[in-house]
This record gives sequence, C-alpha cells and structure tokens, in this order.
Amino acid sequence: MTKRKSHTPVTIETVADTAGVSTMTVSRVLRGTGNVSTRTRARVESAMDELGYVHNRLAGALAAAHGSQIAVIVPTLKSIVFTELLAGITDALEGIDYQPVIAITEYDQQKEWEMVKSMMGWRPAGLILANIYHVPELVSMLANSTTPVVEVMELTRKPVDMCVGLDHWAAGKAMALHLIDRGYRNIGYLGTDLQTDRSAGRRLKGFKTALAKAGIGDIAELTVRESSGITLGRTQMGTLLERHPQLDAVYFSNDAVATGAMMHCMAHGISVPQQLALASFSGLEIGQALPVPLTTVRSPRYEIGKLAVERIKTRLADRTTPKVTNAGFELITGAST
Amino acid sequence: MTKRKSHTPVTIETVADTAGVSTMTVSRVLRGTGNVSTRTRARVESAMDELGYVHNRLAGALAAAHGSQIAVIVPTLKSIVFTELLAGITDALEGIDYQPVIAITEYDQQKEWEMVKSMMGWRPAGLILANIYHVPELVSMLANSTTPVVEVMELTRKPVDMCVGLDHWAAGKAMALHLIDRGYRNIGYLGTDLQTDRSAGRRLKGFKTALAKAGIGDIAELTVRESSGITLGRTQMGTLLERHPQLDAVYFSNDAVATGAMMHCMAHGISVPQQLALASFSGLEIGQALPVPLTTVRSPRYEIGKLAVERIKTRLADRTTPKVTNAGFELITGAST
DNA sequence: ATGAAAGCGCTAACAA
DNA sequence: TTGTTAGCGCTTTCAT
Repeated sequence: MTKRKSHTPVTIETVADTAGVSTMTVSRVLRGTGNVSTRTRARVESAMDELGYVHNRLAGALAAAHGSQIAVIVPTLKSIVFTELLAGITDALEGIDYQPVIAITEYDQQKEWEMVKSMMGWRPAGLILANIYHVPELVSMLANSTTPVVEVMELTRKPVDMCVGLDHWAAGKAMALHLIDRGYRNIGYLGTDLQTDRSAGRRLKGFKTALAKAGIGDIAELTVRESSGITLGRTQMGTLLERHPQLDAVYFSNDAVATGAMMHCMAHGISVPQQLALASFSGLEIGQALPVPLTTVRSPRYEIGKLAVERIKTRLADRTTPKVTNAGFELITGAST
Repeated sequence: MTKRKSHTPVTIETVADTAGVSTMTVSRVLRGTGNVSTRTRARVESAMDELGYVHNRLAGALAAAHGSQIAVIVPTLKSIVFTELLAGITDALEGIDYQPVIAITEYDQQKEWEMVKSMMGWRPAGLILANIYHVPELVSMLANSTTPVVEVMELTRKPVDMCVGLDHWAAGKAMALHLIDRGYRNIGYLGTDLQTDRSAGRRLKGFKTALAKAGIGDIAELTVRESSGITLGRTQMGTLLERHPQLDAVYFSNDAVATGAMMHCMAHGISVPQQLALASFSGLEIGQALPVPLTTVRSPRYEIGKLAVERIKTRLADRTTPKVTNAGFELITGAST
C-alpha cells in the first residue's frame, strides 16, 4: 500500500473503478449515508486506502452548497477567556465532523467585517461571533444569509440571529453590591481602554450605577490602552495608588489586570484585603491560585462555547432555537475582599 | 441596495450580466489579478455590492486545485505558548488572503492523524504541526502530498517536510549549567506527565545529563498527569518538598507549573531564592510579573509562528527553503535563582 | 442497494 | 484588456 500518487490525482472515480462500483457508491461510503451493503463498503474502503485516497471536501461542499466548517471570530487569543470559549466550541464539535475556523479581529470592527466577508466565502455551516458590536454592513450581510449565526459572550436584545451571553452590566452591579456590603467606601477602578473592550465598559457602568445608588458618587478611575492585562495591572497599580492613596478597594476590568495588581501589592508589602481590597471579573484559574484568591465574577465562557455550537446544530437540524440565551454568571467570594 | 437574495443565488454570472461583462472579468476583479481597466473594475464592483454578492471560495478553490487556508494543528490551546504561536501565524498571514484553520489534538497522536486527514480534505495551501511525534500513517500521507508542511516548536533531524523549532535538550542543559554555576546541588524536578508533553521530556533529559556530568546523580522527581500547569504547581509543590525537604532548587516543566509553585511558596512563607531557587522554561509574561521574577528559558514561539508561515509562503512561490531551522532560545536570569 | 446524468460556481488556458 | 471553452471532484436528483 501507499506509494504512487503525485501524478494522477486519486478521485472517487479512481476508487470506484478499482472497487468495481460507481462513484455514487463511493460517495455514499464517504458520507456514511446508509444504503450500502457491508460487502461493497468493505471493498470500497480497502480500495480507498490501497490508493491513498484523500476525500476532497472542497468539491463535496461545492456540490452540497455548503461546507462543514464553523467559523469563529474572536477579538483576541491573548486572553484566556477566548481560548476557553474555543475549548468549549471544539469540545462540542468533537465527534461530529465539523471543524472550527478561527479569525482574530484585534477588537477592530472594520477588521471583523473583513473577516466575516472572507469567512462567508467558504460557506461555513455556522458562524460564531464573540462580539455584539458590529458595523452595519456586517449586520445586513448576515441578515440576508441563511447561515446560523451566534453572537456570544455579551447579551444583546436584538441579535443578528441568535445570542448566548451574560449580562455584563449586572455583573458589574453584583460586584458593587458586594463591596458595599463588605463596608468599602473609597473605591477605585483600574482597567483597559473601554473603547477597546466594550464589555468591560458595560460592567463598569453597572458597577458605577450601583455605587451611585448607594450614595457613592464618582470614583477614582484609571484606564490605560495596553494589550496585556497582567503588565497593565503590575505597572499601573502604583500610579493609581499614588494618585488616590485613600482607596480601600479597587475594581479591575478583568482578572489578568487584577493579577498584575496583586503582584504589585505583594512586591510592595500591601496586605490584601486588610489595607486594600481587590475585586474583578473573569474567574481565571490564576486568580484562584494566588496566595490570596481573588474575589471575582466567573463568566461561563466554556459553557457558552458549547451552547453556541448546540444552537447551530439545532438550527441546522431545522429545529427552532431561542434567539437569546442568558448564560448567567457567578460571584466568587475570594479572600481579596 | 441590499434586499433580494435568498432565492436566486447571486453568482459571478449574475454580477457579470448586470455589469455587462463576462464572468472571467468578474473573476479577475475578485482575485485582484490585474488586466482589468479601472472603468470595468468599478462597474463590476458596484454590481457586486448592488447585488450583495458573496464570493464563493469553495468553487474557486476547487477550480484552482487548492484553497487558501493554512491548517494549524496544536496539542492544546490551554497553554499560552500555543496561542502565542497562533498569534505569530495569524500576524504573518495578515494582509495576504490566507486564513488559519485550527485543530486541537489534546496531545493525542491518533487524534492528530484524524485531524490531519480531515484537514487535508480541504486542500489547504499549507500545514503547520506543533508537534514532531506522529503515527506512521500521517508521515506517509504527508510525504506523498505536495502540500508544504512545517513541524514547529521542537527540532527534528528528519522532518516530514520542513521544521522550525528549538532544541529542548539544549534548553534543559542550559538551565542545569546555570543552576550548577549558581552553586545549587540539591536539585529537584516538578512537572507534567512526560508521555504527554514530550518536549518537556527532552528538556528534562538534557537537564539530567548535564547534572550527571557535573557529578549530580539522580534527582528528586515528581511528575503528575494534570491538565493545568498552575494548579499542578500550586498543589504538588508541597508534596515534593515534603518528600524532599533538603532541596535547594527545583526545575519545572514550564512557567505555568513554576508560577503555581511560586504561589505555594508565597503562601507558605518560603523565600525565593534564599530558601529555595525556582527555574523553569517558557518565558511567559506571568513569570516575569511575579514579585520574584522567574529564571527561565524563553522559547521564541511567536517568531516560530511567523517563520513557519514564511517557509510556506516561500515554498508556495516555488522557491527553495531550508529543511530545518533552529529558532534558538534565550536564558532569562530572573531573581528566582 | 446501486447507478446515470447533470450540475454546484468558479478559474486555467487559451484565444482575440 | 477582454472573452471562450473546459473542466475541478464531488453530490444531487431521479432511475432501476
């Protein structure tokens, strides 16, 4: 076996000939649609690996009018949050013969639009967007297509098609209530640029709204445009504390920033939470492995990934799906508050 | 503009008709091969978005005999190392119209073979494997194909096609020499299961060989099968020290494990490096953000990703490429030793 | 359970 | 610069 190849490409026709059947029968074996006797199937299969046949899915997808890829578009891979989302997606795809195709937007809506256009060119079976803020062209293109689309991570009332996410505003509010409950009153915020990560902006809005309702007016805020959360927290925490030494608690845009800030505290002998409380969002493993585990809100990104795939599968099976699914979140009370 | 669609699919023929040109001209506009006058191009382009045309790359790839996807197969996405590799790949792909298609093997060679088979069905323009240990069927399939293949991360003498990586044995040796040089003699090892991460096994081999040459015989070793490095380090460091209280330095399979171990030390008041030195491999950001930055070996995974894409591009342009590229590594002397 | 015919929507190769 | 002619390798009917 093996050998040959290179010159005459092996197609289902080649296989059909050496197995003494028609191409249609080979095609049926390939796709696992029944209606092939065990004997013929065996003959076809042995012909396939005798010839070293490699199924050409391009031709198959063209003939079938669409492929079996699931396009996934994420803002970045630098955040573990999105890699865990991908893990959920790939795990849900396990067994069924779909592959994820990934594109990265770097939090750029224009780029997202480019990627979607390019992706749709492959006629994917489904599309997952880890973002709910799009340019109008993107929305109208997807609205006119029949491809199942799931927007994930953040909740939106008017999804392009379907949505699985969590309410970031509520997550921010939950943390504000927790801090108030714990008795903190001089509260600050440190995070990434809010134009970039708009979900973080929603959280901060919910957070501040809840504080305001409790009589805590404007808070000390520091946002910095910096791609790495850990580095941001490690380097900017000092700046924030210098400017606002009276703070007794700080809320962060996410656990990466909070982890960096915790490193700053440990390096400078600031005891958490006695001198300063830290609270955040994500629920990353590293935050829980810290000597003082973080108080944070866990986003169910792995579950969201799985659910998104479920939605697409259901839709492809022509069954009805909910338009919007609230995946919820969980407040983790660590030792840092 | 917009509207319509759904029933009569818009193809290049539709576009050609409304623009009053032939399909070939539309195709040329689509692919950006010159030889189209500015006027016609404009007409074609306006026809395209008037009709809401979406390029069908399936048909294009079939006709052109291969697509423009780069298949990337990684063991896991849970390690930042591989997401940084992907970042290098996607950055290198920026601008040129190729998209990465990602598959995850979970460190399983059989699964890797399944993924490769499935991927090759899409006739990708190139294939990147973040692993050099394969089942023989995989090797023979790729050897018989003309698709450029790059094995990355670890160096191998006999690549399937091309290889860009680093010498893990040498990296282990370098760290051993560093520890000896610093005067440590009671050295232990903590890491993941070596059957899973075989590169870590190579490092440990190089490490122990160098120690042995310096008269340090067998060392205290603890390897645990656990998917998360941080958790492993955080929970197993205590076990290792309990069994071997005399240790004055510990080498880890990677920075995630080392970071977890550092958390253990901080939580238990073990001062690093006075009581215990920690040394590792990866060069992750988190390791350098620790209050006591890690001594480690930085693997150039981002650069490796970029280089791998370069190799494929070169090959696709029919130019010759080196079979094996040693991407090197860098010893980072932190404060932990 | 199997096969024959007719494309899927595009691009390579060649003309004009 | 533009058009014509043939497929690419499979799957979809529709027969048998």
